[in-house]
Amino acid sequence: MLRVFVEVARAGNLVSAADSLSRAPSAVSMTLKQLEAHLGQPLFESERKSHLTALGAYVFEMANRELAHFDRTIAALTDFAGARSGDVRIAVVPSFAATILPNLVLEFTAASPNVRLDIHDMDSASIRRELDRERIDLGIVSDARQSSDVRLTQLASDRFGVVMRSDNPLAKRKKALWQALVDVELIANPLCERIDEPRLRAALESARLRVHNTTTLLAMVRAGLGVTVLPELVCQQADAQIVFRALDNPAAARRIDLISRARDTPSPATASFATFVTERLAGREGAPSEWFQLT
Amino acid sequence: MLRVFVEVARAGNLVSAADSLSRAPSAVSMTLKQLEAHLGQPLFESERKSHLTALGAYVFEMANRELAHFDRTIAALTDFAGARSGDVRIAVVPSFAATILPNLVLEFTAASPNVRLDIHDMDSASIRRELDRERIDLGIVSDARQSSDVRLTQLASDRFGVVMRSDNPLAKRKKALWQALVDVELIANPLCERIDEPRLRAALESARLRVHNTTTLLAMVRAGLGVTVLPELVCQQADAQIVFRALDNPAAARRIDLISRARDTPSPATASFATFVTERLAGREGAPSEWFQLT
DNA sequence: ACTGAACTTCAGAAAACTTGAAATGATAAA
DNA sequence: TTTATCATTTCAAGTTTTCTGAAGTTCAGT
Repeated sequence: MLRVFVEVARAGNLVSAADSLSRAPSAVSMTLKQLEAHLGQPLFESERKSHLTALGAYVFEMANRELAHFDRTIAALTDFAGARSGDVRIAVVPSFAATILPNLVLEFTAASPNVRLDIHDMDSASIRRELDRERIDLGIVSDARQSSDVRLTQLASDRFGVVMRSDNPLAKRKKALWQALVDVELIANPLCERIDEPRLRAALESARLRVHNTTTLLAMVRAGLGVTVLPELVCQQADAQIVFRALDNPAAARRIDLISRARDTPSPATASFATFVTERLAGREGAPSEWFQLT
Repeated sequence: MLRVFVEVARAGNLVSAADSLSRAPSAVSMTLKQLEAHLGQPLFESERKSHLTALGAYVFEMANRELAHFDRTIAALTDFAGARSGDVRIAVVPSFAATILPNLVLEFTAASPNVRLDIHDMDSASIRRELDRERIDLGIVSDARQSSDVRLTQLASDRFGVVMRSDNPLAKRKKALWQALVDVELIANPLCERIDEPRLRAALESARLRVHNTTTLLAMVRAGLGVTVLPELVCQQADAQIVFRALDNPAAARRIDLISRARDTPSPATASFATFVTERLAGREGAPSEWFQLT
C-alpha cells in the first residue's frame, strides 16, 4: 500500500504510477482508496492525483523513510543469507596459514567484500579445542580424527620429504631416500614422528637433536647441523638454501582437513568460505606450490 | 513473513506461535518455508522450531527491529490521520484570545496531547493576510468578509453594549440606551464605528476623544472620562469597576468567525481543532460568559 | 519398538488482488 | 457554453495467494 501510494505521489498521476508498478490503473486506484479508508482521510487534494493533502505529504515522507528502511533490512537479510556479509572465525595450522591461506583469503575477500574473516593460527589440538568451545567456526588442521562432533573434509594431502641444505650430497639423490636417513645426522621433530616407517623410526632413535619450533628447525638445517623430515608445506616457508626431496616407496603424507562443528548449521558466511576453500583445494595432492593458482 | 517468523522464534514452537497469530499451524509452516526459500537457507536448526541457525538469529534480530520500526511508522501515520498529532497554526483577535480561547485550548490539548498549537494574536486584517500567505492554518476574526478564498464558519455573535464605570448613572438604566448615548460623554473607538445606528453616529460625531487600544480605552472609562461602546467580549478583560450594558432595540453585534483557506484540505490536526472549536461555540449568542463552560 | 506431540504436506476453500470494460468526473478547446 | 478528451473510479469476473483441516511424517521420550 505504502509503495503504491509513494509511487503515485512521486509520479503525480495514477496512470504512469500504475505503469511503473506494473499494475492496471484500477488496481492502483483501489489500493489507494483502501489506504485512505484505513487512515480515514483523503491523501490527495483533487481526484487528479497531483496535489497532496497535508496528510498525504506527511504519509509520503514517512512512507518513503519506512520503505527505504525496509529495503535496507531485506537487503541485509538476503546478503547475510547469501553470505555476502557476516563474520567467519577460522583457526589454521601455521604452515597452512603462512603458505596457502594468504592467496585463498585474497581471492575470497575480493569476491565477498562484506564477509569479515577472523584468522588465528595455532596447533591442531588447540584448534579442535577452540572449535568445541564455539570460539571459532572453522578449523584447518592436519590429520584430524573423525568424530561425531566434527564435520571433516580433506583439503589436501601433504607429502613428507627430507629437508636439507642445498649443498648436502643427498640433494642429488632421487631414490632410496628412506635408506639414506639411517646414515645421516637426522634432527627429530614432532611432525615426522607420526610416520610409521621402520627406517625412519630407527633413524629417529639415534637422533641427537630434537626441535619443536619449525623456524628454529629450519635454521638448524640451514646451519648444516643435519637434515630433517617435514611435510612439503612446512618447507614452503623456507628460502632457496633449503631443499626438499619427497620420500617415496612408501610415500608418506599428512592430511590437511577442514573441520567444523557437526551439531551446528554453519552461518551462511561460514558455509560460503568453507565451500570456497573446499572447492579450491579438495583432495589435492602433489607439490603444494601447484595446489593453488591465483586466478 | 517476518512477523510469522519472529513469533515462531519467540514462542520456540510452531503450534503456540500459530495460536497467537490466529492461523492454523499449517499456514505458519508454509509461510516459514517460503521465507527460508527466499533466503535460500534454513532458519531453524531442526524440524522442531526451538533452536535458530546463525541466519535465523540474524533475521530474528533484524526482523524485530524492522517490525518495531514499521509499527511505529504506522502508529504515527494513523495518529496524524486521526489528528492525534500534528501542528496547527492559529491567529486570533486579541479579545477572543484573552477570554474564550484559553479554556478552549485547555480542553483541546487535554484531549489531543500530541497536537501542537501555535497561537498568535493580531487584528482581523493581519489574520486574513497571514492566512493567504499560508503562514497560519486557521484564523479567528470578527466580521470576516465572505470570499471564494476562505471557508468561513460563524462561531458566535458578540453583542455591543455601553461600557461605563460602575458609578455611572447609566448603569442603572435598562432601556433606551441608544438614546442616552447622545447625552453622555462618549469615547469613540474603531470597533463601534462599524455599527450603523443613527443615534450612535450622532453621538460619535460629537465625541471629543477617540482611543484605539482597548486597554487604554478601558482605562479612560475607569478614570471616569466618559463611556464607550464595545462588544461584550472585549469587556470581559476588564475588572469589576467596569459595567457593560447591552444595547437593544435594535440589537447590535459583531460576528466572530473561524476562517481557513478554501483551496486547501486542512491537515487532520487543523480539521480536528476547527471542528472542536466550532462544535463548542457555533452560532452562540448571549453573554460571552455563558458561551463556554469548561467540562 | 512404541507413543504422542510437533511439524509438514496436500487438496480444496476462502480471501485478496488484479483486470478490462463501462461509467463518471475534470479539464481544455471550440 | 458545449464538446472532446483524458484521468480516475466502479464493477463484475478472473486469477493468484493464502488459509484450513485431514492425513502423513518425524522426533523425543518412554
